Amino acid sequence: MATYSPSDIEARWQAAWDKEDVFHAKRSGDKPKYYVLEMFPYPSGRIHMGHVRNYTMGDVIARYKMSTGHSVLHPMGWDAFGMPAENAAMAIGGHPKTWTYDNIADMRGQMKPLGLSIDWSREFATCDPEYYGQQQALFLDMLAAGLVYRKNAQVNWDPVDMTVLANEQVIDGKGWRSGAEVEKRELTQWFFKISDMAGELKSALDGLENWPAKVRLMQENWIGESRGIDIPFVRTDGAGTIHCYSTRPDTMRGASFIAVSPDHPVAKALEADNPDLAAFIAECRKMDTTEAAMEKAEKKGVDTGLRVRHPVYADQELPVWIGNFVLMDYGTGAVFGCPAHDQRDLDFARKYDLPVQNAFYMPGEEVEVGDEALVPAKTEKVAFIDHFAGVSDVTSQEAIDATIDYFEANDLGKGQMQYRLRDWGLSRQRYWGCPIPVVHCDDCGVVPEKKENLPIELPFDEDGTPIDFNIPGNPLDRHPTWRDVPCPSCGKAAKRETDTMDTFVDSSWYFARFTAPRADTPTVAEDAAYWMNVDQYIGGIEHAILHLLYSRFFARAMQITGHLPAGAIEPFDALFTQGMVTHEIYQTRDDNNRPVYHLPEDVTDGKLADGTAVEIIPSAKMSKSKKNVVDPLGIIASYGADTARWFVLSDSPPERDVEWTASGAEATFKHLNRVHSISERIAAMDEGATGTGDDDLLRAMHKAIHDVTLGVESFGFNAAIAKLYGFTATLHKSKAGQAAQREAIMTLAQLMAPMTPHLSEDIWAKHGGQSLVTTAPWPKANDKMLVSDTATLPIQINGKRRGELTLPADMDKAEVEKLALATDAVQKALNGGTPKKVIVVPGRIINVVV
RNA sequence: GCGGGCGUGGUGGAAUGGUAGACACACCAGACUUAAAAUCUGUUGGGCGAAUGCCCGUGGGGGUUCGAGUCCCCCCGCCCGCACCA
Repeated sequence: MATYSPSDIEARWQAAWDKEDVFHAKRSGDKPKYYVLEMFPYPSGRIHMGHVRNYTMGDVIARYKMSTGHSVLHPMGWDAFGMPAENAAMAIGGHPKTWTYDNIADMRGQMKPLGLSIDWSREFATCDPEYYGQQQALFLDMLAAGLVYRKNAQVNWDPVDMTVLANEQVIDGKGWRSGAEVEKRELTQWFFKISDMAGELKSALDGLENWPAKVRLMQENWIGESRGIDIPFVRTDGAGTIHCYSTRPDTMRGASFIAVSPDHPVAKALEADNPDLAAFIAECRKMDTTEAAMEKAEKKGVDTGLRVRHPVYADQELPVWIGNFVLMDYGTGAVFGCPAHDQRDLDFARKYDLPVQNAFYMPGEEVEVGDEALVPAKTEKVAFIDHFAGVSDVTSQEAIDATIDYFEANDLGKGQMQYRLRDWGLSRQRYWGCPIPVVHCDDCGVVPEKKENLPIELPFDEDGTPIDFNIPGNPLDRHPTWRDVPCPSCGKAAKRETDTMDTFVDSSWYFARFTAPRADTPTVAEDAAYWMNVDQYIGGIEHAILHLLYSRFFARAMQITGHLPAGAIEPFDALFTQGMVTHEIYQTRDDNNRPVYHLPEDVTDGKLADGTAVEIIPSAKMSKSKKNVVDPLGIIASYGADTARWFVLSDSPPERDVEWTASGAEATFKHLNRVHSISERIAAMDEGATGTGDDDLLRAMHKAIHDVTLGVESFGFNAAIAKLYGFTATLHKSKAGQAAQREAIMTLAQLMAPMTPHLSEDIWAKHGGQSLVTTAPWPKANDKMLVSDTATLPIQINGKRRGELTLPADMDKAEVEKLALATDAVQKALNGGTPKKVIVVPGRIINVVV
């Protein structure tokens, strides 16, 4: 008997799939389509177990859908722009392009042995000019449609590296690379008008039933809808109004000051003539904007000397302060402060000795405000003091609504939906990204490139201009032959935009590009109409907000600009967020008691090779620094891809983390060996050999078909695998005849095929299966074989199990009850009496209440 | 602070309100072997018992129900997301 040799089997069947071109996605008139997509990888150069788990899950779905008669699109590409390539160029020399494409080649080579059902003919990288050229075309169309605009915005500026940093690249107020104090700087940047769609993006979440509730909720909170009112306060100096936004206008009576953002036009206007204000504003700009720092930062302010009139109590004047806690880009950039009913305002008022005036009190509360503001919940009843809207003794929410009505009716303010979501700033002062296709001309201003000039390719070194990544700043700024171009409109000397696009732009539409990856337009109508939307998207929860929200925005923008068919509003019909692959950490201590980490392969039975015992730290995300990584290539080399695929799916539900253990991987390998040897044994059986229990085996087989199908369809891969273990054991122990065993092993091969396609092909071929198991139709469970003639029902007495009864499955309830009452256990419990109640749930349980 | 989730054997985890602990790991025992490995067979929530069995058991406390890991209320612990959002 041949032994199980994954390296032979896997190479052979991968070649067979390639030869038949079975994974080539084709539009088909008579088959339903299915588009399954895993979040594409960044080409770091190495695949890790997380990739293996992610792509295996997608592969299971893709292969299953293929065998259930779908025309499947299952593509793969590379999210290839971004800082790591530039950092590598700085650290080790060379060019980001070379580094990236070398990594892609490496990773493709590592991925192929996994035997994924990917249509590699559609592969692209976002740094291919063919891809980002179409992205530039898309950008120009969005610009024309008013979905992109330029404005001044504050950014984190690293003065040493001379570049903008994302918030997460600022650590303790310093640049993560340079260590320099990060400054706030105002730059003119490009923005996508995503905030215009905030309401739509939020309400449409309700329709995404096949998204995890958690992700929908996270997006909902991120978009952050609140209903409030915009109230103009008239300045006493006659210079117009200052608009304040409030969601609690019911506290208006208690207003004792207004506070504007340091970036508010009013503040800026005063800055020039008032050195104290200017100093304060400058200090605010330097302030660290990270969340933690913001939380700790002291609420500070300066009185501008300006006064405004209370919109209702016209005899009251309120001072105008500049407050460091007021955000310019939320609401109107100005708020009114009501210390009695808002803790932050109260703290501010106490600090600067501003009046505290109640607007209402809550029943049972002291009217006098101490150190704690009176903040009623919106459903809480409040009693008003002299309230202008003419309501009293109502809930806070009713008071808010009445106040907004009153303000609108008297032309004092305007109700408004306010969203937390800001516009998406896409400009990056970086080289390795998609160039923004516009030109700046002294005469014509900002001029879009002509589409026939696309792609605007990044300059490489071909024209002799060296691109040096070791000088801080953006190399594009220093590249005259690229930067200096004639204006596309007037032809005069002009300068190209040297900012590139945020890499999140690249990943916001790649799913659509996969439907026509070689087209000379961003998409092709027929292909997009056929393949979109993505039926199943799979990836990590870490993209719950940014990537998934941006993609939803792009799907809408592409529809507006005619690049996606009407109706394809949502990019991803179903989303699945998979858990991570984790591993124990092995640690010893050095002479200074600092931790030293050890690779799993260097640890045997909790000891290093020299016998030193290691401390075992419980499972954590695989990370190079903690050395708790397992290299997929090593696993494939020792056990084969099928073992790696099976194991990452087997132990935990897909949405949870799975712990990689050496013993688990080995057990999987043993199991696959067992399946292989069962197959060999059956193949060696005498033709026509008969045995007992054929029916039992076939019944178990149909049950397995039913259960595994259900498991695969519901992302219960671990449960499906548990059923496969069970069925394998049944087959292993079965005394059935040759025909039944042969049918069972072939069905087992089919049911395993989505997870272990190579071994399945081998078994399928061994037993004379037609063509490939990959293309064979999925087995169907015979309903008649799923029900057995008898059923064993547990008998409970007062809810406690006291016995069981095996009865014909179709026996009627009255008869079951009679037999149950006659059992010894029940008779004993009744002790001559009659039961109070008897519950018979057919096929489930009998409960006797005595 | 706000929002969400989770808590089940030694471990990972199963259980449409209906036999809690499927399946796997680990452990233990047995078969085979001169021996080991591999393979195969079996045991394994805790307690009591010679035994048919009995009692306890899903973080803690209460409730609904014939019946609760599952539903409701309170509490404890852990995890995640958001947060100067007016």
